[in-house]
Formats: sequence, C-alpha cells, structure tokens
Amino acid sequence: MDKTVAIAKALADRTRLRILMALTGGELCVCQIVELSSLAPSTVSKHLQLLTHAGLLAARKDGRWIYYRLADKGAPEGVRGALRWVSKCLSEGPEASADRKALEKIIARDREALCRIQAKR
Amino acid sequence: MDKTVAIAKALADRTRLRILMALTGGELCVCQIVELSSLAPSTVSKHLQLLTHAGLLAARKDGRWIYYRLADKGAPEGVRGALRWVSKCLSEGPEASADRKALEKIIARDREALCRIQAKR
DNA sequence: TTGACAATTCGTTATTTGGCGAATTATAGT
DNA sequence: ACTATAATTCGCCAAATAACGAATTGTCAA
Repeated sequence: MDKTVAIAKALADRTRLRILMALTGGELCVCQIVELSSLAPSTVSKHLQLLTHAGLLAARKDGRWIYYRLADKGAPEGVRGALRWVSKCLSEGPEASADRKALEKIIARDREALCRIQAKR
Repeated sequence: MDKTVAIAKALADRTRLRILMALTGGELCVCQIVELSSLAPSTVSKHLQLLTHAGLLAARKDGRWIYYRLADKGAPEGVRGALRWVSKCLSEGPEASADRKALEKIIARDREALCRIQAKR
C-alpha cells in the first residue's frame, strides 16, 4: 500500500506528468528536462528524485551528465500499470503535442549550450 | 491534462485509496465509510467530494442517507483506467484484507446505530 | 591541481492539503 | 410545525509540498 500511495503521489503533479510523458520518447539528460520545464535545476532534480524513489524512473550516469528514463519491463506491475495509464491519458492531449514539439528543438541543440544558458539564470 | 492531474491527486492519499477499495464491493453509505476510516464525518465528506469531482465516484441519495459508488462503465477511459490500476495494486494487500473484514462487520450493523455512535464523538 | 560545470542537497518561503469541530442544510418522523 | 439527524460546508490549524537560490558534490579538461 505504501508503494501504491508513493506512486500516486508521484503522479499527482503537473510537472512530473510532463516529465514522464517527455521520457516516453526515450531517455533525456537533466538539462534537457530543465529546459522543457522552465524550472530551476534544483526543482527539477527534486521531481526526478521523487519519481525515481517511486520506482517510475531509472537513472544512468555518463560523465557529468545524468540521463533519466522510464522504468522498464523489469519494474513491478504497479509501476508499469501507472506508466501505461499516464501514457494513455496524456498522449493525445494538446499539452503533450506542444511538449513533443518543444522537445524536438531541445534535443536538436547542443547539451553544453543548454547548460550554459541555464547557468546564467 | 487537468482531468488527469485531478484524478492523480485524488489517488494520492491513503484514506481515499482505502475508500475506493471499500467501494469495489458495491455502494456504501457515508456513515459506513466514516466508521471504516475512523475519521470525522466532515473529513470523510471532503474526501468523497474530491473523489467525486475527479469523476471517480458517483452518489445516490436515499432519504437522509447518501450512498457512494465507483464510477461505472459510462465514465471516461482515464477514470476507469485509474480505478483498474488501484484495484490491481491493492486488492491483494494485507490492508485491503483487513478493511474487507472490518467492512463485513460494519455492513452487518444497523446504519442508524452507526450514526448514533458517530454523533457522540 | 586547479577550474569549470552538471547535478544534487540544503535552507527558506509560500501554497496546498488533511484533519477537526461548529454551523448549516435537507429530510424523516412525530 | 417541530425535532432529530445524515451529510455537507465553513473556519481554523498543523503538516506536507513545490518553488527558489546558495552551497556542495563529483567529474572532466586545461
């Protein structure tokens, strides 16, 4: 039950749902998620921790960069079911379309350039 | 997206998940839910409003009593998917078993007696 | 080894949320 | 009509949460 509550709490925030949807296209670097969300890096980091602790995300470290991705096949059924639900609910909405479009541009940019811009804020 | 966030927020609370699970066995009167939850009627009422506004519950009035039930077939897919997820996650846990057992006794009791007890608190 | 820098953790603040009791509403029975 | 009562709404408080900037950690490249 604690697990289930943790998952539900993780889903109960607009920003976190957007992050999950963004990751349905594959893993992303933290700085890319920061750019998409227009929030402070520390804020995004906290969201990512929360999602990870709920088991919804997994992280991969590559040098100074950390990539997050959705939990995979090996995850508990509760987690996978939650991800399916989110995807089903949001994949066709206008917000998801806008985010997909925004993400395309972000991915096309250089990661280092992104981080430099963010550092100035 | 607002709808989805509202549903997720509605699920993000232990008490509300317990209420949803209790209702998988069929509709219940408010006083029965109050008894199961061991919370003040006003608190339970707020939870029920929240769940109803999210579309997860429907209400039926019968005299002074109001019965709540899970959203039915006609509900949006997002709602039904959420209810399926909750049910799948929680139906086999020890908390759900305990609540089922507690509910049996509550249902066996007279509704009026229940309310009288609650009024004294 | 010393900077530079991506990301996280920490400390603070404003908002939201869960809980209660008191007051209110609406219905049944006398 | 009047009273009792099931449920809700209102007003309040304490705890949890989302956001930020500053400080910290860990890694790469001069």
